Amino acid sequence: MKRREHILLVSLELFNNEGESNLSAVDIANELDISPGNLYYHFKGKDELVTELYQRFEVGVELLLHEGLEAKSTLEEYWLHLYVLFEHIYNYRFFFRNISDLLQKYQSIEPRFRRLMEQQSRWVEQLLTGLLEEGVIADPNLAAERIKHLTDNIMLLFTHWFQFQVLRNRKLGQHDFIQSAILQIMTLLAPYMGNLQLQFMEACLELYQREKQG
Amino acid sequence: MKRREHILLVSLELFNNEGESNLSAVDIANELDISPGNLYYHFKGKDELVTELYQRFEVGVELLLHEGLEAKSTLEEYWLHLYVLFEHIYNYRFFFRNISDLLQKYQSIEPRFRRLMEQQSRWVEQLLTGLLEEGVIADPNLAAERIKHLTDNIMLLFTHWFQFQVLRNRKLGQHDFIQSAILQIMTLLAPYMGNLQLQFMEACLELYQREKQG
DNA sequence: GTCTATAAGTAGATAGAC
DNA sequence: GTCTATCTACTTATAGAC
Repeated sequence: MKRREHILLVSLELFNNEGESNLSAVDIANELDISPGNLYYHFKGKDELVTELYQRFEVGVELLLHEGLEAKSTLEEYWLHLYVLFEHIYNYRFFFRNISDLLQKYQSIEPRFRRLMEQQSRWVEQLLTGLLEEGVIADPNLAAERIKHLTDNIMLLFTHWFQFQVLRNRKLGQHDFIQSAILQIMTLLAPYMGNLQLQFMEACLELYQREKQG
Repeated sequence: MKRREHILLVSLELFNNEGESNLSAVDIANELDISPGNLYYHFKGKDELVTELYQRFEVGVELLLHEGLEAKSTLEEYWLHLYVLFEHIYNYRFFFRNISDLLQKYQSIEPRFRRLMEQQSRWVEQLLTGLLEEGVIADPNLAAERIKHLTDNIMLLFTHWFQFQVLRNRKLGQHDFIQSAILQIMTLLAPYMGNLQLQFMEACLELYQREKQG
């Protein structure tokens, strides 16, 4: 059972660094210093490996979303959940490198991922509505339609911001990646906020930075 | 010479509909009702095919960008160029389905694409600065920093909005795709605009819609 | 220009010995 | 549990006939 776990961890590392599609089962076995046959003993193939890694990603995300929905979190908690979501995305970033191809290749993941996105989307919409109701965001023009578009944009950041940064040759570590993503969301929302609220958000950012450094 | 052109057009169609990575040289030859050997006579391989298609995309985009920069276009023209850019992106959408993998596979394209993105990025920044100077956008808080982030977000829409729509199972035709993209940009900029300017933008949208329908 | 035939390379998968 | 050996399937690429 320990070997199985080891294979998973090393695979995740390899996938994240080199891309899932660039690695064959043999490559993974070589890196692990075991034979391909042995790898196939533990996992029926790359299929089972990727699916299990996705499982872990999904569980982590759903935990966060449910926490948010059920426990009636404060907005601060909601907001800090954003950080953890991007942390999560970074840790499983191989998955977001070429999502379309990956979902096509591993079709059992596709419906699950779509469901996850829908959940996430509703979560974001609640976050925005919450910010609006609490007066953190205060703008009469923020109609339901506008909120939908903002939600889409934030979802786009979830699913493709990492790819975009790679595309622009910005090789960011976890921390810088998360920070850039949150900054991007703040840019989206900034115009709807007063100066006090903006300062609150920026304080959150700094807080998170210090927490991670210390 | 006519067959060569025919191959290019059919390949573009196939790539757009099924994804470049899902098609082998044999598949393309079959669709064309010619032999693989014949295909290899005209193009050294998928490599040469894809590169030549990219070339066409690049030429089209650069034409637009240069028009904008040199001819000192009015802001209206600038804005309408956005439509045409997304039109272009849609016509070569296979390219944006999994950009990272594609650029890794066809390495001669990578530096060219990056250069193109830089140009486009500067172009967008000029558009935003222009809107600011002309008073279409009127907000004292729009510092240089904020403009950079907005530019990034718009670039993200250029490179990944199509992928995102596919991911969310929204199968849009060219027209609906362009409209959704422009709406997304408008949502970004709306809070910085007065009601009059917003109406102008929406008028642009309707105009474009009618033009394309009629 | 176009075809057939075939080589060469690679990924995925399994059987059977240890 | 782990290994070696091997097989299938697929794609790219080329040589040589028509």
